[in-house]
Formats: sequence, C-alpha cells, structure tokens
Amino acid sequence: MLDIKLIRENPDFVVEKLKLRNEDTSEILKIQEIDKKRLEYIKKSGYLKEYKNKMSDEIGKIKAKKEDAADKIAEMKNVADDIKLLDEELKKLDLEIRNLLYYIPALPGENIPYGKSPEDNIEVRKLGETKKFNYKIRDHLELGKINDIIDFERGAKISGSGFPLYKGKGATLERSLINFMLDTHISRGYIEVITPVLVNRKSMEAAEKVPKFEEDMYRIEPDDLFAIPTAEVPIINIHRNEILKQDELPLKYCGFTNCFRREAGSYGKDTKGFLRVHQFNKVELVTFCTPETSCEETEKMLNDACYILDELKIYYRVIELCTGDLGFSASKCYDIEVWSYAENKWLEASSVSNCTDFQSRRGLIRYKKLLENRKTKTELVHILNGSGLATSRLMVALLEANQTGDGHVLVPKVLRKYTGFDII
RNA sequence: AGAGAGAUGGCUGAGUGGUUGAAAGCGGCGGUCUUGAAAACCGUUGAUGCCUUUGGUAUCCGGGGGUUCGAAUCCCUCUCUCUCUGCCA
Repeated sequence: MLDIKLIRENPDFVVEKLKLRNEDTSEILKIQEIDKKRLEYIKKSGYLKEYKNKMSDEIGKIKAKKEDAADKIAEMKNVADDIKLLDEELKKLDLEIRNLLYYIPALPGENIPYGKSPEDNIEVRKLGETKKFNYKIRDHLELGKINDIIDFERGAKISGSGFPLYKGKGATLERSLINFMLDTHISRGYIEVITPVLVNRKSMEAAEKVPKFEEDMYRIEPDDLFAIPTAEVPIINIHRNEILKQDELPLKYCGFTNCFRREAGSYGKDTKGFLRVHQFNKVELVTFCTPETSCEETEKMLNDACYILDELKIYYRVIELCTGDLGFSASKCYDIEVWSYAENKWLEASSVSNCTDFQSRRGLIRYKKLLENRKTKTELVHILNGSGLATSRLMVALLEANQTGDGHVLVPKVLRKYTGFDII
C-alpha cells in the first residue's frame, strides 16, 4: 500500500505518478478528504484521553487518602462515553481509507518508460542463439505426447484443464530443472527455503494479493487459507512484523514451490498446453534490502535469473515493462521471455520486480537503520521478487529448441548430471 | 479431535485494578581501563501516530470485544504455542 503521509503531503506527485499508469486518480481526492477528518478526530480524542488520564490519576490519589471522589467519577463517566464515540468514528474513517488504499497500485519508479500497453515495453537485451531447423519442428504438445512425458488429458481427468501431469523422463526433467536452478541460486548467495503453500489471509494481504486479486486465487473455504500463486507470498511473510538488522541485509531467499492460479478472466487466451496453466512449478527469488540498494539489487536479481537461461542455452530476451504494464505492487519490472519456435513468439518465463516499500508497509517489514550520530531509525525495507524461473514456459522453449528431427529431445548439458540421461 | 497450561520489549523473564511503557538478566550501542582485545565497571538501549518538534501528547503487554473514573492485571471470544491422550505420513 502507498504511504498515507505521502498522499497527505504530496498529493500532486502521487496523482502525477498514477496517471503514468493510466490509473483513475479520483480516489486520491477522496482519501485526502477522509484523512483530514481523521486527523481532526485523532486530535480531539487525544485531548480527551489526556484529560481522562490526569483525572483518573487524581481519583486514584483521592481514593488512596480515603476521601470521596464521587463527583469526579461522575464527570469522567461522561468523558469516557465521549471518547468511545469518537474512537468508533475514527475506526470507521480508518477502515474507509484502507479500503480505498488497498486498491491503489505502487507508484512507478524514476525513469520507467512511459506507455499504455505491452506494446510500449522496451527490449533491453536479447541473448542466446536462434536455431535453424532443416526439418519440420513439432510443438511442445506433440513432443510431450510422442515421448509420453507430459499428459494434459489425464491431468485434466484428475483435476481439470490446466493441471499438467508429468511422466517418466518428463517428470525427471522437470525435477532436474528445479534442482539445477536451486543449486545455482544457492551457490550465488540465496538461502533455500521450503515454505507452506497454503497461507492465511494476513500473508496474502502483506504480499498485496488480497483484496484486489482475491478472485484470481484458489481458496480453501473452511479455513480461509489460500493456495499460493507464487512463493513470493510465503517468503515475504517469513519476516512479516519483524525488524531486521541492517547488517543482515540484503537478505536473499530462493525457494521452489508449486504455484496455483485460477486465471479467472483469461479463458480462451493461450490455452494451449503449458502456455497458461492453473498449477505450475517455480523457483522464486526474494530479496529484502535497504532502499539505497534496491535498484542495484534488482539488476543483480535479473542477472541471476538470466544466468539460468545462459547455462541452459535458451534463446531469450529481457524487456522492461512500461508504466502502463507494471504489476500492481511493482515500481520497476523486467520480464524475461523465452523464444518458442513452434508458436513463433516470446513467452514470459520470469518477471523481476522491485516493489520498494509497497509490500513491506502492509506487512510491516522493517530494519534498524544506523544513523551518523550513532542513533538508529526504523525504516521499511525494500522487497524484490523474481522468478528464477517458472518451468512451464521454459519447458516449452526447452523441448522445442532441443528437439531432433525424429521427435526426440536432447537434454541440455548442464542438466545431464541431474537427469542421468542425455536424450528423451 | 479431547483434557490441561501458556502468549509481556531483540531474547529470557517479573508483574493480579491507580507514577508499570513495563523489574531483573542476556544481547546491542557508547565510555572507563588496556599496546590491542577479553574481563570488570559506568552509562545507554521499543514501536507507531498526532502536534505549536532540542519538546509535548496519545496508543501499543498475541488479535478483537467488554467491565471500570482508571486494565498488562478482571470478564467474553478468536488465534497461536506447549504438555498429555487419540489419530496419522
């Protein structure tokens, strides 16, 4: 969530930034009005409470002397009622503001390319090699079928469409990819975690997935738990409501989880095979760092994700999202897209976002900042998340790019010690 | 799932109605001593909001509600943790 103080003190700046995202900014005005009222109530209630505290103290002293304080107690009864009414109003205003604030996205960072749609995103890098095939290539569905390594039909029988079943060498390849990615990230300074994949509402709120995106989430009704759409959610919440030490930052985690997305509203789009699924596997990267370092940490994380594709020898590109295409919580975002030879298009395999303090404010994740005069200040950390990477679309690119003329698939060299076989 | 116990600051842990925002210890930070370090000693050390900001004030003792002039302390409720029993990978 945004800082109410920023809206209070610098509303024009906020509106200007939100306009870059093509956001409706009328809510900001509403928030300002309610906030003004709220501050008045806070003051009034504060004064009354100060009086109450003083008088209660006096009553205590009078009673200690065994004297009569009936008239004072009678007066304070009324004051207590007034305070109660004020605080009830205050609570209502607070809730009103929060309910508006929860739907306002993060402000785009500085120097983010302006744009209205994905067409305005900017290609930053293109790496790897394109391949030339002198035979007719098969798409990942066909390759999955003829090698009996991915079975979408039976997955659908078990759960519904979009729940893939990996079999035989397909399952081994998937597991190998995950292990390879984890090992690589661990060796580059990330702490591995295995997290819960069902999380409570508070965790979803801190990650800014709820209430705005509640419809996109699988939810376990009787317990009010959510199936995570990404490991970003549980990993961020490792430190919810905590104050970290400055010298333990940057704190970097990596973790593999299954991810679950209802993909409500996207039916009929990219429905083929792995292109859009309800359950997929992903190794996630999360960094907690100081505001001063979040920009350079974003670049580092991007490199960490790219490194995986370099090693796998996959052809990919990096694009920087324009202001209009930024995700709800992100101030800056890079997407990594892998090339699909069969679909003849780029597929998003990773997204590396700097969410600055947008999530840490909601989840109260802070650190003790050391100041020059030996004092300390508690400040919100910046949180970055990135996929490193999701396997489903990577699998599309990998199978297609490494296919042989007779429908087999060569295993990338770096994976062979994990798979134990060279070819599928 | 049943029975019981508990939740207090970075940590351990005192505190059962009125200078307790909270003893004590540990840890952290600063200093004295020392060639340096350790030890010892001294000092210091929570968060958040609001305001007329070298300060004042309010709120916060798991969450929410209640009783009271006044609640960490009493009552209700929820959540979580631990112990025992049951069940189970």
